[in-house]
Amino acid sequence: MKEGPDIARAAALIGDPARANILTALLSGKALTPSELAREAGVTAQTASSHLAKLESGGLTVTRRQGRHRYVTLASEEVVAVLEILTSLAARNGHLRTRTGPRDPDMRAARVCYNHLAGARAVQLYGHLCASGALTVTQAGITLTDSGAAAMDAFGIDLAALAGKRSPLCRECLDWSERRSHLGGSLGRALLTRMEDLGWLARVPGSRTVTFTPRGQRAFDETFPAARAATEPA
Amino acid sequence: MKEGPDIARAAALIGDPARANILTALLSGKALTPSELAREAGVTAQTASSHLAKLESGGLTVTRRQGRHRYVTLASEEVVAVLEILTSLAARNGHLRTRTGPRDPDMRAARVCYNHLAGARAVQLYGHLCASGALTVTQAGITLTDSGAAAMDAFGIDLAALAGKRSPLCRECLDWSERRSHLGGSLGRALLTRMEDLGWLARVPGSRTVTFTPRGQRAFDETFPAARAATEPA
DNA sequence: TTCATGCTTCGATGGTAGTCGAAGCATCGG
DNA sequence: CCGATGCTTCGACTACCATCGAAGCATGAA
Repeated sequence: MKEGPDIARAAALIGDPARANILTALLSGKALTPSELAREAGVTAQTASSHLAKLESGGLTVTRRQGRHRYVTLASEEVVAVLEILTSLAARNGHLRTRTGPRDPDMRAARVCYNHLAGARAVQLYGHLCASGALTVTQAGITLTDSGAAAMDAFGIDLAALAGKRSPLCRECLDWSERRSHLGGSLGRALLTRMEDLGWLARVPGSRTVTFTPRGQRAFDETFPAARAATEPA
Repeated sequence: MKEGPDIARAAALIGDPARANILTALLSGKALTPSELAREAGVTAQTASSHLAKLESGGLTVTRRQGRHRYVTLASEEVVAVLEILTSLAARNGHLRTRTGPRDPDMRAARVCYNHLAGARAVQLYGHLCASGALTVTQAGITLTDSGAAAMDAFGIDLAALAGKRSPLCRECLDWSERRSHLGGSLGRALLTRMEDLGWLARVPGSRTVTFTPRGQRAFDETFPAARAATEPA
């Protein structure tokens, strides 16, 4: 029985922690690049590449080339269904409290994802921007409203400079530790940079963790208060 | 990320070939004993025991003691759902042809499953019995029709003796190598015994493989010809 | 009690696959 | 054309885990 029977094949693909993280990240429905997935899964690019090759040859994901990047998505609704049932199964069995995502509490609170803020703080930020009408979320993606643009300008973001860039201004990014969306894209990057410039936060060298200064934390909570009812994760 | 996140845990459990075989065998809905499962999975009792402990602690199976034996069943409908979707997924991805089950061709053709015939021959037998109206398959299970009872009697099966037994007369059993149903239950056992008595086949000592004699093969094909359109596997 | 059966635990072995460093290719921008 | 970025391939290392032999425990039968 050393010859892998079909069902075990697919299950074994999901069974590896790194691949499971990749698949979970893809559950957002968004297409993500290999490097983003590597970051989300907490492995290096080489490892992620190897995993992605296996996932694709196993029929769990599909890849489409677009310009310079490769975008990976889940292959079918069946894959989504399996992942969701597995999640619910794990939850029911009490394996929910298992630490998903970074074990470091600080890292869970705030960290860098690609180049924008991630973690609980980032989800709070995203929730506020949606609730205040700065962002509108549609099927097609996220767009910055006029009032949102004004707010960003007031916060010191140079939107004109961002408009010239190739990368999308706003992008939804599934948060690993929070399992909810936060803001990526060039605007997400600009916000992180701006907050750094304001002295609100500092990156921890050699780590993805970001620490807020006490003053920065207060200012952040004041500027982007936690929205009452945020968009649902699942 | 070494800490296994929930979803990977359950998936990894299904991901091992031996465990996948065990779970597939349990998909019949019947409670099976560890030794039976060891047989089905093609591993020794010790190995199966280890696997069963993991499956149970992972919440995929439940065990209930009854008299001298232990009976294992799948834990919930969710587990069934996951296994079924995984099967369909694997089929869709062309991994159907992958050798599932015993690698020995003879064993694939015919073998013993608990005490009844399994393998390609068994699927042929089951297909004929359904096509000829000897069996009716309903949601509730399989029942032997009057004409079927007559046919069994003509074949030399003592149905009256079987009626006294506790175990069900007919049982659907998912075939490991063929991924299609065959006939289990006391009738399935009786059929195997009868064919053995007729000299159609012989069990290979120390193996689950069953070999048909040339004469027995001809008689089998004559008595239970392959049904034209069998029930679809995938 | 003693024996037999069925299942589990222990200990040792081997194979498999996940992981990363470093180098090799593409693709795009200047 | 050159340089940079993003991704893949190659090679080697490591660790985990499935597997089995043999012994240890139950449970039920004689």
